[in-house]
Amino acid sequence: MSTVTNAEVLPGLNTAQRDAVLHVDGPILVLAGAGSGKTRVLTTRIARLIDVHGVPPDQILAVTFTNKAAGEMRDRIERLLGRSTAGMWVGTFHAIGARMVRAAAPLVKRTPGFTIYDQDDSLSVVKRLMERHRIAPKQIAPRAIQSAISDAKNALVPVAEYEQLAMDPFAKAVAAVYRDLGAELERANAVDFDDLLVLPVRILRESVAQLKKYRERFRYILVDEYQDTNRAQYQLVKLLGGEHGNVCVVGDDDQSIYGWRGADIRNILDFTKDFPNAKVVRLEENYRSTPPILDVANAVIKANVSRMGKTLRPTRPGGERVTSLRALDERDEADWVVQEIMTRRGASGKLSLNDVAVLYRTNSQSRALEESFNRQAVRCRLVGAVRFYDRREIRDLMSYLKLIANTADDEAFRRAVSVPKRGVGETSIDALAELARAEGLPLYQAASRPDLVASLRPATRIALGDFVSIIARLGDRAREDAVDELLRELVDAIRYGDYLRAEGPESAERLDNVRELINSAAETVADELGEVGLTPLQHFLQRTSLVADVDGMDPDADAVTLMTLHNAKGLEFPVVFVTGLEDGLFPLARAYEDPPMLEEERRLFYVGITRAETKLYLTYAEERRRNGETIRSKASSFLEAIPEALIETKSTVKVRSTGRAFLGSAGGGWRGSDRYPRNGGYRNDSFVDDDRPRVSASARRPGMPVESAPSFSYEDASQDAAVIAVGSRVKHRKFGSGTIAELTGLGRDTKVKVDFDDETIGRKTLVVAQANLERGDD
DNA sequence: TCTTGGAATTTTTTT
DNA sequence: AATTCCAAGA
Repeated sequence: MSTVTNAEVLPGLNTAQRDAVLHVDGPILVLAGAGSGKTRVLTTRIARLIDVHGVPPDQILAVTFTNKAAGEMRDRIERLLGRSTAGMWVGTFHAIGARMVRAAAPLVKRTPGFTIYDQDDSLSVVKRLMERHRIAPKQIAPRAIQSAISDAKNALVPVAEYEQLAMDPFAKAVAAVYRDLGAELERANAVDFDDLLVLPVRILRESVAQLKKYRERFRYILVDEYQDTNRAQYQLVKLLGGEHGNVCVVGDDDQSIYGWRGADIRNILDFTKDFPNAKVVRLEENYRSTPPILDVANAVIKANVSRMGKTLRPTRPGGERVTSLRALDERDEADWVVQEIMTRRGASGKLSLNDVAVLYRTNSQSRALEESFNRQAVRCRLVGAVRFYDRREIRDLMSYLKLIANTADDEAFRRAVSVPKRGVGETSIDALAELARAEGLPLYQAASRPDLVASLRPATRIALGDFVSIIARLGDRAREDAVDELLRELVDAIRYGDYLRAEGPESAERLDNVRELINSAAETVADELGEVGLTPLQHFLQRTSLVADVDGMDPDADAVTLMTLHNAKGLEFPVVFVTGLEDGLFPLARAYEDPPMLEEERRLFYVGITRAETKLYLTYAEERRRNGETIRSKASSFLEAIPEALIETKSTVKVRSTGRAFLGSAGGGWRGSDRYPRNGGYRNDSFVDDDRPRVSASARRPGMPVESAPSFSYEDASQDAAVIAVGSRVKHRKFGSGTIAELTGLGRDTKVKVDFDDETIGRKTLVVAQANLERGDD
C-alpha cells in the first residue's frame, strides 16, 4: 500500500496544503510563508505524481536553491515512495543549466568537458581585456565592469543590444569588454556562472530540436524559492514549461533577498499574468515558530510597502519572549552568545549544539564569534567565509586539474604555470600570450609548438617544455585514472609538498587541506549521475565548481552553526541568534539611500527571525571594529521598530553609567552616549588615564568644529607636524600639497582623505600614522 | 624573474 | 585587520 494515497497523507495536511498537493495539471503558484510546510507540499506533490498519477520520474524537473536542498528533496521523496527516483532531475538552475550545456555543447561552440569559470577567473579575464582596450582600472573598477556584464547576462541582454544602448563612457567600456569576454570564454572552452543560465536559454531558443526534446521530456516542472529567480531563470522555466503549463512554483515575496544578483520579484508577482489560468494557493499557517517569534516577524515585515501582504499564523502554543541584547563590542557580544548557549544547555539538558545557529550580515563578523567559541571551548562550524575551494593550495591544484581536463583553459594555464615558481614569470606569459593570440591558439597549445616558442629565452623555453610535458603526461593518465590517484601523481610530479614546506609555517595546515582534497576526490569518482562520455576528472570538476557553502555543511558533528543570513535561507533551528543589529551594518549604511534596498535588508532580517523555532535572540554591540577602524553605532532601526512589549531587553553590563561626559575627550565625540564600564560598576576611565593624546572622534559629528591632536606624536606637536583636522593644509612626500577633506577612525587607525592640489592625484585616503604628513604651505 | 617592504584599499550578500 | 598593489633592488 502506497504511503502517499489520500487516506494516509492528506489528513496530515491543512486545506491549503492539500489544495496544492492535489493540483496535478496546469500552472500553480504556491505563496508559502516561512515555516508553512512548503517542502512537505513539494515532496508530497512529487511523490504523488509518481505514485498516484504514474508519472515516470524522468519526466519531472525540480529546481532548488542549493545542491544540499536538492539532495534532501530527493531523499524525502524516496522515503515517501519507498523506492528510487533515478532519472528525475533535481538541482539548482546552475547545475541543471550545466547539464543542458554539456548535452548540447557544440551548439554553443564548446565541448562537453568545458570549464566553469568562477568569479575570480572571470574577473582576471575582465582585467586583461580592460588592459587590451586601454581602460584604466583606476578609473573604472574591474569589478564594476564584471558586475555590469553579469547583470546584462542575467537580464538576457545580448552584446549587440548592450552596445547599442551604451551611451556613457562606462557603458561603452562594459560593452567592449562584454563582447570580448564572450569570444575569450569560447576560445578557452569555458563558461562563467551566468552562462550556465544564458546558454541553455540560447540553446532552447535557437534549436527547435532541443526545445522539443526538453519539452517532451519534462512534463512536470517545479521551482522552489521562485522569488529569487532572475530573468534568465524565468525564461528557462517559460521555455520548458510554457507549452504544457505544468509548472508549479513556490515562493514567498517576503523572503526575496537576492535582488542584487538580478533576482526579479516581478517573476513571482506576474506569475498569474504569464500563466493566466494559474491556481494560487497561500500557505500562511506557520508550523515552525512559537507565537512570540512570529509576532516579531510580522511586526518587522509589516513596515515593507511593496509586498503581496501575508500574515503568518502560529499553530504552536506558548513560547519564550524574544530577547534583545546590548553589548559593548563585538567580542563582548560573542562572549555573551557563547555563554548564553552554554547556560541554556545546562538548563534544558537536551539542547544539542546542532540546534543552535548564530547569524550575521557580513562574513567578517564571523571572526570575533569564532574566536569566542574557540576561547570558551565550544564547538562551532563556520559556513562560508573562506570556501574550501578558494584556499590557495586548493586553487593551485585545481588549476592543474582544470588545465589537464581542458588544455584551452588559459586561466588555469596562467595559474598552474606559475606555481611552483619555475622561471616563467609575467613577462614570459605575456610574450607567449601575444604569440598565441596571433595564431588564435590557447596558451597551452602555443607553448607546445616549438616553432612558436623559438623567440623566447632559452631558459623560459625549457621551463615551458617541462611544464607542457607534465600536463601531457597527466592528461594521458586522466583518461583512465581515478581523480585521487591523478592528484597524487600531480602532487608528486610538481613536488608540491616540497613547495608548500618551503613556504613557511602554515605548510602543515595546507598539506592537510591537500590530503582532504585527495580524499574528497576519492569519494566522488564513482558518482556518475547517469551521464555518459565524461572522464572521472571531468565529473569531479563539473561537480566541484558548483558547490555552495551550505552544501558542505556536515550535520553529524555536534556544533553550533555560524553563517550569514543569506546562507540561512531555507534552514531552521530551535535556537537562533541574529547578531550585529546595528545601524550601518544591518541594515547596511548604503541601504538608507535606496528604499527598495532597505526593504530587501528588512526581508533579510525577516528571513533570519523566521529561522527560529523556539527561541530567538537579537544582539548588537555599541562599538565594533570594521575594516581596521572602530565604529560606534546605535541599535539597528529594525530593532527599534519592534514594539517594546514583544521583547525582553538585556545588556551585558548590569550597572548603568550616569551618562556624564568624559572629562578627557575634548571635542567630546561621545558626549551624551552612555558607555558602560567594562568591569563591575566602576568606571576606570582608561581614556582619561591614558596620557596619550588622541585624535577625537569628532569627524563623526558633521558640522562641529574639529579639534584634534596628532596621533603620531606623544610630545608637543613639533613645528613640522601637520595639523590633522578637516580643512587644514598638509604636505605629502610624494603627492605634494593638499587639503584634508575628511577624518575618520581613532588613534592609530586615524585616516584622512586629502584633496591634493595636483588634479591627476585627486583625493587619496591616507593612514595618518604612516603617511608622514607635514604641515602644509599656508 | 622574483623578492621585499611600504602603501593603499576594502562592494555585503552567492550560484 | 588583512589582503592586494606597487616600485625598487637582487
